[in-house]
Amino acid sequence: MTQGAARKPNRRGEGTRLRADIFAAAAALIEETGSEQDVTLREIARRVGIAAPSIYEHFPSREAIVDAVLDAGFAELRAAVEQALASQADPWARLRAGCAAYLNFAAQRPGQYRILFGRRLHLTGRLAAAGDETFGLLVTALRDCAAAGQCATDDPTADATVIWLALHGYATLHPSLPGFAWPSLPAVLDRILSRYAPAGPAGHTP
Amino acid sequence: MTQGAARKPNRRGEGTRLRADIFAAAAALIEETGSEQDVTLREIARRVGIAAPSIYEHFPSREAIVDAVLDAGFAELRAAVEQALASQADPWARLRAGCAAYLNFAAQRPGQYRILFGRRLHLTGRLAAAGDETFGLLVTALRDCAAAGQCATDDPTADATVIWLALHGYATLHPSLPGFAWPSLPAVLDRILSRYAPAGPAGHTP
DNA sequence: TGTACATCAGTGAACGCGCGTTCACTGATGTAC
DNA sequence: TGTACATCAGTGAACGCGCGTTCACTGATGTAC
Repeated sequence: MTQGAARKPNRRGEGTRLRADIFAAAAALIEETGSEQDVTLREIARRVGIAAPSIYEHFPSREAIVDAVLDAGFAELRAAVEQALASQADPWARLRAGCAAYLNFAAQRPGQYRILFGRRLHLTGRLAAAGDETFGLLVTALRDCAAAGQCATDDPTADATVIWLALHGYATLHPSLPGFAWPSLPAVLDRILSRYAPAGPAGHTP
Repeated sequence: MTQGAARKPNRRGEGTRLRADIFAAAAALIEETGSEQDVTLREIARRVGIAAPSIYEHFPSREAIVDAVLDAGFAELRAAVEQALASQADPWARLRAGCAAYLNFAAQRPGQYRILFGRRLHLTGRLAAAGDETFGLLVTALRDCAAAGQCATDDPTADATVIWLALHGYATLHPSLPGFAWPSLPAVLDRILSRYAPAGPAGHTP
């Protein structure tokens, strides 16, 4: 409006849109290939329909694009779990909803999930902290169940770890081995959690 | 000894030895990188100390080397589990020993384990059959425990699946996230299995 | 309203690299006589 | 025992490829006057 100090008109709105297109193409490629290395700068450019060097207006390197997608994916996973937890009042229903959200994310984005938790060195720095916080959500949910008398655990952290291991196992193996006779997602989830339920359908004592 | 029809003297014994050296270098590279794509034919040749084309005397392609290593790794994993099962008479001890052998293999060869179960299309054909048989060992061990009254399960296949998911989760996450506060391997194994024990240390009912 | 100009998103050509694979070869090894 | 020869494991040079990145550029857009 004012006529002084007008800079960066950001013409045609393309600046933002192209960046978003590049990001989306990279996310799709990550999902399709399930491999960081197969997400090449030139293939991204091909899909967006631009010349490869045009990407450098918006990202400093190929690696930065992949990192941006994975950072967003991690944030999305965490947000999905938090939203699921907030949607339920009953502690046991909260625990189950949080775990279901975790498995649903992995089922919808198997390639992205694989890379997120498959990289060797990626989860350092702020991502490591974010991961610890997400795991903390599970520990808290389990502890709340125990406090409400809805859950059998003598060590919520250790049992949350085992639950997470099983969730992660399903998240990665299910897409990898389509030939295996998998139970459905809810059936697997019930069976993972039933051992911690006070009177779960499968939690007998002989 | 006889002088007729003497062919393929296989001179200097190098024919066999070089093949073994190539195989060993590829196995070491797979373990170090944890990635199929990073195992390049030229890097293998560099490590063995030969010219790259020399490899073609012993393997038809780069991919064939990787496949040979992974096939051997899979066979080794299965043999380790079978040997552990055979070493114990008591059904519960058998189950635990088999699972421990599985986790020990993964702990000793994390990179190889990751690739073995991380590939999308690899486990087809005879490898899929071998995988199903290995999983069958776990189902049988669990069923034997139940038959001996040492184990609480209403569905050995489903519970074996959950146990396998947790084993696989530990096998892949533990090397990936060295910063996480992991319990020790035996502690994790005990906690995974304790829920199925008739009077396990953590298997209370409130 | 019309013209000269600055801006800057996107381009095309080129670079050096490591890769898998091919090909004609070399040179030590063991055999035939 | 000595010599000519066949064998064949391993080599060096070269190929075509796709990659990430650089660089000087172009050409439409919006602004100043």
